[in-house]
Amino acid sequence: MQNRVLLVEDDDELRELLARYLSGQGFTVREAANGKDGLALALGQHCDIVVLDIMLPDINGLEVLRELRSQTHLPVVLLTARGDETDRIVGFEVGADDYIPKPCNPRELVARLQAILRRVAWDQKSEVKAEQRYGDLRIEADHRRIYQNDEALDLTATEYEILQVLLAHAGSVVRKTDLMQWALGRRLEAFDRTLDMHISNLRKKLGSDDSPRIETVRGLGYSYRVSE
Amino acid sequence: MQNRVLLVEDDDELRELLARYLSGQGFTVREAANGKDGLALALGQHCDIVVLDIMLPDINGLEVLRELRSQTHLPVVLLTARGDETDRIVGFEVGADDYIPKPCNPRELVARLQAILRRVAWDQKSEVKAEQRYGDLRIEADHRRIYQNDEALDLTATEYEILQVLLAHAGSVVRKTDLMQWALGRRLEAFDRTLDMHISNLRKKLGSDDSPRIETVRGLGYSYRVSE
DNA sequence: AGCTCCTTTACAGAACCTTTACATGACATT
DNA sequence: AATGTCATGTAAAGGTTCTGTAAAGGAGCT
Repeated sequence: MQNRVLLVEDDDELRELLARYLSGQGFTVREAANGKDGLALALGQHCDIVVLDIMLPDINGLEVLRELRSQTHLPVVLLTARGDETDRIVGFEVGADDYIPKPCNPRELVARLQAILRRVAWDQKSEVKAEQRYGDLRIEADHRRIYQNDEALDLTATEYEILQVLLAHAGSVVRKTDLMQWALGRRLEAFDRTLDMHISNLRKKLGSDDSPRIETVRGLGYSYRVSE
Repeated sequence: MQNRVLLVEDDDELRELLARYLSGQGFTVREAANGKDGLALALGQHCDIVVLDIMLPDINGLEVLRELRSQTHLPVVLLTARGDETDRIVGFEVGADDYIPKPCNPRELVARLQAILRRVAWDQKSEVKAEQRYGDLRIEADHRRIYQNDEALDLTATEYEILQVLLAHAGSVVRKTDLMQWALGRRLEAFDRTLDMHISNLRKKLGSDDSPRIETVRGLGYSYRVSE
């Protein structure tokens, strides 16, 4: 099966060039010439990895990435003018998987894409299902709802995200920095108690069992207790 | 707790510099000055990611990577002289996760390391639980818990780290300076009794057998006794 | 305005790491 | 063996950091 790349780049010439090369290397290529289209295509879920130019005519690439990260973990490689160190660091912090300076060597681009895809393929074993169960909880991803014994929990958008991440990793500890990045889409800064508050509220809504479903792992993060 | 980096770099000065910076950024740092030591440490399973210089005095870094890849999927970031494009491509093809040209900006190194670790942490949600056994002890890495005869030990974060390191080296002596660096993430200074205290507490929690499980090797360090 | 939701502030309490202090034990030298 | 020195064991105190949560603030929407 071929890997599907989404190329978001406003320079027609460069985009065509890369598209051709990637095709030749066995990728299925989709193209977008601006941020809006790119975002729409990326969210359409029909690609495996995104190559995203930072400099775009409409929305800034970093903005696109931020938006993307608030909804998915789709791998993203940033593309931008050489030497712009600030963009680079910010890009990683917003959640990019890699960064390549322009003009880039196509072979290197392919090598980097494959390095990331390889990593993803190794680790990713189970596909996301529309409906998943964790004990008495049931996620309906389409409706962004979580049911407890068939009764819908009244969660806010953020609470849903957090609980969904915790459930996806049920039984394992999710670090606060990761939880922040994955559910809130931003970096955990010092003295930011937002996450703690959401956890506190979530615990209330999940009801009080004998032992808390969301366990605190001091100094690290939280973990959803797997029921036996 | 902290992410653990293995730094394989023969230039003492650069290695020290990076080690210090990474420590400051919340990483626990392990160091190796040549390929042989690096390989041994990496295979020892006690780090989350490897920063590997290609130019090494004994084994070529690429060779180390190849060897490593034949056994694990541990994330590896290559480090080498700028502009050496062949190495770069080959590196990716052998299975590197990223590549950074020297001299590198430490901030960028950290950003890249975190980008990879983020992705790995996310994808590993479905990973098969790695369980390690040492006599009646069992480590569950996901929970960061250690069980003794199926009963979870109530360890603090630091105690977990220390015991985990000792177990990983079960049967051989771990120097106090190494234990400090690996488990506490900082250098052992004179008159610092922190480690001794943790060991003391650990021994209490491990229960009193006839002979202590954690043996003292005077003037050197500690060693977890292998059960027969 | 009113409502919802996210975030910040503030404080209390808990968990934990580190330091201090003294006791004990090991090793070397006499 | 006796002595001195240094490493180690551990109780207790100290202080720092982390966490839980109520309450207030603020942003966005209707």
